[in-house]
Amino acid sequence: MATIEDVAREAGVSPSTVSRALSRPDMVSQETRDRILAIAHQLGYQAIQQARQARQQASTSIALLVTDLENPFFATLAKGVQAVADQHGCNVLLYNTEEDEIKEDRYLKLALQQKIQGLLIVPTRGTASRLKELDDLPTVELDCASGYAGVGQVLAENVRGTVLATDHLIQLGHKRIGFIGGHPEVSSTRERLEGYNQAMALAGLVRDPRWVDYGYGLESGAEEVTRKLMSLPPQDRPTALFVSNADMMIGTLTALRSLGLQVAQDVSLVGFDDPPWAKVMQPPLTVVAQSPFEMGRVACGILMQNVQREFVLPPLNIRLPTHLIVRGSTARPR
Amino acid sequence: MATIEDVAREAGVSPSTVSRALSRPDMVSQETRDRILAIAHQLGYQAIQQARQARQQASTSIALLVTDLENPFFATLAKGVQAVADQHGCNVLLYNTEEDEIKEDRYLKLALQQKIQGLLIVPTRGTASRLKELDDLPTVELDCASGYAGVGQVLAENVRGTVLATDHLIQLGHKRIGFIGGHPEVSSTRERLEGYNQAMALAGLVRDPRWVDYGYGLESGAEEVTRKLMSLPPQDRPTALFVSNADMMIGTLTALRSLGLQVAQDVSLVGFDDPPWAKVMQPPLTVVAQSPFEMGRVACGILMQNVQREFVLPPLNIRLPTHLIVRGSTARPR
DNA sequence: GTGAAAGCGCTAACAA
DNA sequence: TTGTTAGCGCTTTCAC
Repeated sequence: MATIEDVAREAGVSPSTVSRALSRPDMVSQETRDRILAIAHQLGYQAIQQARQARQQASTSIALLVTDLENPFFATLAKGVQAVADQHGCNVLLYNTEEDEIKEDRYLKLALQQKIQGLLIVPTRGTASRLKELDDLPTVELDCASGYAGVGQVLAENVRGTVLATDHLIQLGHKRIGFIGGHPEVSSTRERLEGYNQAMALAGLVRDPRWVDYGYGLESGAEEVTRKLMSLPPQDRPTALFVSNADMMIGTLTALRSLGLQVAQDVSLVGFDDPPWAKVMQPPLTVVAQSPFEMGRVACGILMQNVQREFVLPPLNIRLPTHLIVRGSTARPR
Repeated sequence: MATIEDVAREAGVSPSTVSRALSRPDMVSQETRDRILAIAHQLGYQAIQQARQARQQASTSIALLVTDLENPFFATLAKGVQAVADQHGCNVLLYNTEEDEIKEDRYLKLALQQKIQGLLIVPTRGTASRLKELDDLPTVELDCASGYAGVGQVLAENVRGTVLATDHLIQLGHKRIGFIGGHPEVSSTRERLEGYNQAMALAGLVRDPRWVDYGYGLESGAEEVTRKLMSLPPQDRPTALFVSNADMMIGTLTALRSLGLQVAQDVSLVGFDDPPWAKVMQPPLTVVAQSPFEMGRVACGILMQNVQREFVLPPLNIRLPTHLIVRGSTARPR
């Protein structure tokens, strides 16, 4: 590997000049710069980041902690983040916490050791307390709010989305509607439950506490909950189900199949998130769609602003729209 | 941020002793070590990686370049890599090339500037030439082979998997079988085509060149190809389709739906890869399953071996098993 | 516009 | 077992 000295020697200048030619082109004469650039290219010179950063006491990296990369929602979100970070010449360290507090803690430490410029995080339980110790690291939360004030947030309009979904079911004539949530302690779940409650209340419908349960974001969890809901006595059993994410929708579908129940015909279904496969299900799934790419883009954009200015902006709280896509999995109750 | 000097001063020792207490515990007396560790913890001391690495001329990172993080296959693969890297205290820089040569090139350069210890890559077209310039960087290819010799490879048994799939269709009585591949230049596609050809030839079936086409791994590509295949004259039209990945399967399903054709009843379908939703499709999808997590684990394991020993092992070429899961999307032709 | 010299925080030879 | 010293490769004052 060629070092800056090799380039300097070859170009007949000092290392400082090479450094300037590369990172502050305007501080060097046109002529010298061109010569240096040519030689650097010819030698395949690449500045070693660790050396620069040791001197500068700063990195060009940000960290992105998501809860589940296997979920297309978060994968797409990560893409959105990457797109913006790339534009700013920023590296993104991508970590998968799998909702595990130990992992979250470790990854956060690792990232801090890298002197990251900022943090993008999809919080889980326990995240708030960890954020408190990060004094002054520009941070933006995505998808969920940890409850810790003082950081930016980019969230979906969960309440509105769920109101839309629940209203749609009510319009169709459903009166007994089940709610299968993710983690009960997580803000997105709570907000969606609130949307459900609002819509039910506004329509003057009775809310049976047995209709609300949690699948913890897991396929298996939703499968179990769905079975439980469907085994209520016929007059109490929900005729429609709201399912709070795509993975859980798979569990719900599995349960319904094994119970011999037909989607739409026997039970109406609305999901949250619109993975590519939702539209080819039989019947195609009615869902509340979000824009994960947009969420990543916006969050990273805000972070970049906070990173670039010296002073910290008042923490923004942004809500991204959700919208209902009506397909075939919802129908009038029989 | 506390530096090593702060800890040294507080503990009444030299910085070197602190350094040793932290990274070579056995070179320091029990007593001193305990004192240093306590103070380091108390001060919240975290060694700055850039400084260590500038001195050591080495990082603890490896890079993983995948073609599409949104594809659950690669997301799971990334998890497998992470799991092993974590055990070795290794950071993984995750990049999403989206099959874009420019991006691949740029990310590779970025990674090299970080002085990565090794490279894990899902190659695309053009990868081979780039690999050539990486002289001596331990590298392992996953999922596909770029054609560049001298690097390790962890691939699936593509030929065998496709033979299994094609044979299954032949056993059911299909004679006209369509093959929808990914990128025609990519090794996994070529191997799967070979499996198809082998099985067809062995069964003594005619192979119509119109039955083989490529969707380039894209939903839209497969949709178009499926339409084309289904618009062949009835006596030439395939009664069964092999579809080379899960995204393309969505396109194929979309096409079939809009053509009013029933899966299994009108056209049998076998996919490659087993995403979570395959089993809840109506009918559930017959697929050739791989083990992406295992693929990531194995590849990272090999890389770690090559990184840790000073000398480079002869490049290993490992094949991971594929197996057929028969579900409801395949049936006798009518 | 350019060079000399100092130093980022850490580690590794070399002494003691 | 520990401290002293000399860097890692780069950037950044500070002169000129």
